[in-house]
Amino acid sequence: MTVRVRFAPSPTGPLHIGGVRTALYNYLFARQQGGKMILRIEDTDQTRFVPGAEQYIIEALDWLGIQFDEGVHIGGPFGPYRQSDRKPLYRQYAEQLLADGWAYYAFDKPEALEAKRKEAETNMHLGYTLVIDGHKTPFQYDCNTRMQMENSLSLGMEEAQRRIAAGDPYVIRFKFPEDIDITVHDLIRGDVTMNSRLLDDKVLFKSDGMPTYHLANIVDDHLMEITHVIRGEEWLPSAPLHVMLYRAFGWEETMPQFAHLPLLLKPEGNGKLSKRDGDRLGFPVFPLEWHDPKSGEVSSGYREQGYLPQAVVNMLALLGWHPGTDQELMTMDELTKLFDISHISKNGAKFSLDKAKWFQHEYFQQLSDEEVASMLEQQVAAHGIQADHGYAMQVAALMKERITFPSELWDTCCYFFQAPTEYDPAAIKKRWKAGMTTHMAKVIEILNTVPFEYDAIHKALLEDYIKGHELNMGSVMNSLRLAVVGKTVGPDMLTLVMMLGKDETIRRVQRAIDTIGEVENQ
RNA sequence: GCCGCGUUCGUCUAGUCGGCCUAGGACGUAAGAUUUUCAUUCUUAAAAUCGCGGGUUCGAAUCCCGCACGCGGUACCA
Repeated sequence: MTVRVRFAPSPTGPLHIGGVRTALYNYLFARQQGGKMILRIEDTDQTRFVPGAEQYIIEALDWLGIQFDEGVHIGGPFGPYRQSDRKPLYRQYAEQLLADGWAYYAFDKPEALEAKRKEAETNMHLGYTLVIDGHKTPFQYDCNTRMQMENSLSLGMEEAQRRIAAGDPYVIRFKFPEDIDITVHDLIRGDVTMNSRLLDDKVLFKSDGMPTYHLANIVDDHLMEITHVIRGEEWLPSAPLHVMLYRAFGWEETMPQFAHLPLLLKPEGNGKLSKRDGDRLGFPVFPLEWHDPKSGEVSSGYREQGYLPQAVVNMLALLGWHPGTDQELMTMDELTKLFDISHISKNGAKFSLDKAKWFQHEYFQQLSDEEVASMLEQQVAAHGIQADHGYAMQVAALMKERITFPSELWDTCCYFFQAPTEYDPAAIKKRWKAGMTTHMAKVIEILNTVPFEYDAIHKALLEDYIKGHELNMGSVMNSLRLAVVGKTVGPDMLTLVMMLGKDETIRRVQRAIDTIGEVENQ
């Protein structure tokens, strides 16, 4: 039997990073097992449809290198892959359940149910609304209350049919058996058992003619021959309903295996990582930048912040899973080989921005000089400067190790392309001591007289001049750096001088002498 | 309220049949080394009495029970 898994998001907005991780785990499992990965869009709630969301999901997963074998965007033998396109299909399954006594029609108005729940909620302060076998419960549409409600069980099938014929809106609810233990075998958590008495008769088919998630999910997973359902922990409480549905349809033999992933938590305090946390705490919760079509609100994305997809994938893979060794840096191929559902942790994981940055730095270092150079050239061009490619390559090679995000490139490397226009006052105060103009003039003299080669200048300046005159190495060299760079940061000073060239270096030093001038201290 | 899941350094976690755990790694933090500066890099250190309390056992982070806390669910949302 070939493994078939699906990632089944709802197009209600941008894909949350937790959803991305779910997709990733599904993908890794499918690849490793030589199985198929399917993208199914669960858009049964038409009121929550958000334009652009489906395209966003596809683009985001594509950016991360999570590929599908079948799905809305590429088709496949089990299509269609969008539930709204499968609408005509679900009704017959709901009716099958009705015919077999596993479901019933219900006519209760949403407002009436809402009122019941409100009432129950108010009474909850007093302790409870109902006591069933010693259990206190708030209002729930279940085996204890359904006979008091308006449905084909309390009204009788004839009356129900009459109402339907008369055009009364109705839903179809699942009829849970009264008192049975339902066990869900979860690949991560083991057996989880719940009693049907405490489970509510979920709506399977809505009055608008669409199925709910619960029905559509089971029907589609069965029809699409899904073998493993890997999804978020928030689905665990409804998993018993799902196994009952397989049983009711007579599909228990081929029921997929379940694995409920732990949640992704916010970095500080407790709770599920939410859309708001991201921009508040300085990291994206979405893979790609998202422009909300309604509010116009923009949420930042990993891609736009300069994160490399490999870094995001690696970080996400390790947030809730562990290879069992000390290895932390893994490519998609390695992850595929090592991935193992039994090594997924049970507890929720807090997102760590520091760790994310570390992964990003590691993967940035793996970029070729060519790739970094081309990023750099773009930024240089944006500042109106035409950079020589060979030169940009040299800069990239030299400066790469101190960069984490591409956006830092210009700020860290700008002095390779343009002379400083101002000098850091703190650096002047610290480094530019009395007599420095004389030393700088000497630097110019050396550059003018000694062959323009690293070793020659090193000897003439560092050894003969500075050491020979017992000058302070740090002071002189840092002043030179200040003159050439504008501040006291950067790579090896003479390497920089060699790259800038003799004339440019002299110009910069001369300008510093003219601008900063002689100071009187010590 | 009820049901379910979870609980090892600040964070992610290793620990899968109980002894090799005086609890390991990584991020972060601190100190040191290297360097003409900054960053990188390297070394070292601090950091979890394994949520708490009982039990079982020669021996428990690992098994059992209770409690606490956290999270999830409790919609004609997924």
